[in-house]
Amino acid sequence: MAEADKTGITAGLGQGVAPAAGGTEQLLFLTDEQVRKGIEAMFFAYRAFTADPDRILESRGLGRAHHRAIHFIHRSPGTTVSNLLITLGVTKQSLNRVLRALIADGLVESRVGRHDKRERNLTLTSQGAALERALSEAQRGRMRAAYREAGPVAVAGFRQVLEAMMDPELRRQYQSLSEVGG
Amino acid sequence: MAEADKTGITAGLGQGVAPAAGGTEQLLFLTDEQVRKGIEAMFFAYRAFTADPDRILESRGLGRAHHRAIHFIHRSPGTTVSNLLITLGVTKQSLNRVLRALIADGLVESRVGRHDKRERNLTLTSQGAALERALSEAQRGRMRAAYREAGPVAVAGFRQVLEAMMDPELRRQYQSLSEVGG
DNA sequence: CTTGGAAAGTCAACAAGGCTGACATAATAT
DNA sequence: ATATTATGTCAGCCTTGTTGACTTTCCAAG
Repeated sequence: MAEADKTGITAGLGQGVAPAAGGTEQLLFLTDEQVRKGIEAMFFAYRAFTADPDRILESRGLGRAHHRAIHFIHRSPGTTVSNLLITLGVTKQSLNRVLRALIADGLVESRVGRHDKRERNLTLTSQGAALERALSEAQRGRMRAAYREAGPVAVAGFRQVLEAMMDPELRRQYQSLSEVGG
Repeated sequence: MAEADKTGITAGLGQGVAPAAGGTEQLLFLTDEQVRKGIEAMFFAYRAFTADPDRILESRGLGRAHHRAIHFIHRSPGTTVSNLLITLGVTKQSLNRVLRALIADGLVESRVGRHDKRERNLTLTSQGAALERALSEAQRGRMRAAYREAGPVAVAGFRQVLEAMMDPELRRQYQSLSEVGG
């Protein structure tokens, strides 16, 4: 940490840094080495992030893809297949394989739309909701522990950086989830 | 954000919160809804995080697995296969397939170890280093932009939370990377 | 010096979960 | 009536993970 200047301070900063601010010292956090640490932190943290639910899913013959579907159906009950496609960023065929399994296992219900009968409204069954709780519990447990350990200020920063990493379109999707499903 | 109390404040906090502190207000960031937002932020941010290098890799017929190998070989030049196995958390067979491709493409060199001739020391060739730079440039560009947008305080928090999410073993791995390869 | 075990490489087979392309059906919209 | 949309499905392909079995090479301890 203290040897951050090894790799060329402020390297690659030529694209329009803050005009005045405090000069060099304020920008130490933009060092290549600091940025690289952030990249590696994402890698390792994401592994930890998915580890707990993965264990639960494995025992039921499901995968991460099923988890994601369950999560967002829970988040927006009655959502349509198209909506889910956009949120998940996968193809229709890929999602369909997952949904078919979830429906066959009695975890998700697919009802014909009221207004538009072409649409299918997806909801979790009571079994599906139970699994969602179990998965969510595991993942939230870790996240909550991390939040608690790091404290509110760090959490705010955490979310700020993650949001800043998203493309504008993804960010809009992310933000609209709170309003609708929250 | 302001409507965090919709989903039952301090729900699921029964496992040993700070005994006194400031009571309820300090703990708003531990709300289920807040935690859930963190989970979703990880999901969307990770997608953005991998998007740029994925585009570059695709054009060369490589995948994310190759990127990870290249990254950590660059990070710790001369590392062994066993080391890489531990860092990446995959099986020997899986890694071997990736390494074979990288060596065949002239991106990675595998030299018999000096001390222990059973080991192979892995390094990037000049071509490999060039690809690493291109990949890294893309990924760091996004990360640096996010850092700059969020500011140093947020960045510190970001790293703190990610580290807190890791299992102790992963965290040790993550931290030892700075000392060795940095 | 022999032998046990570690590091690495390889073959085969399999599964999850992405992808594309093509096509079918039902219902809405024009 | 016709075009378009939402969904489902079949078939085939790729990457990247897995297990299991087996070999070669080499270090180290007996």
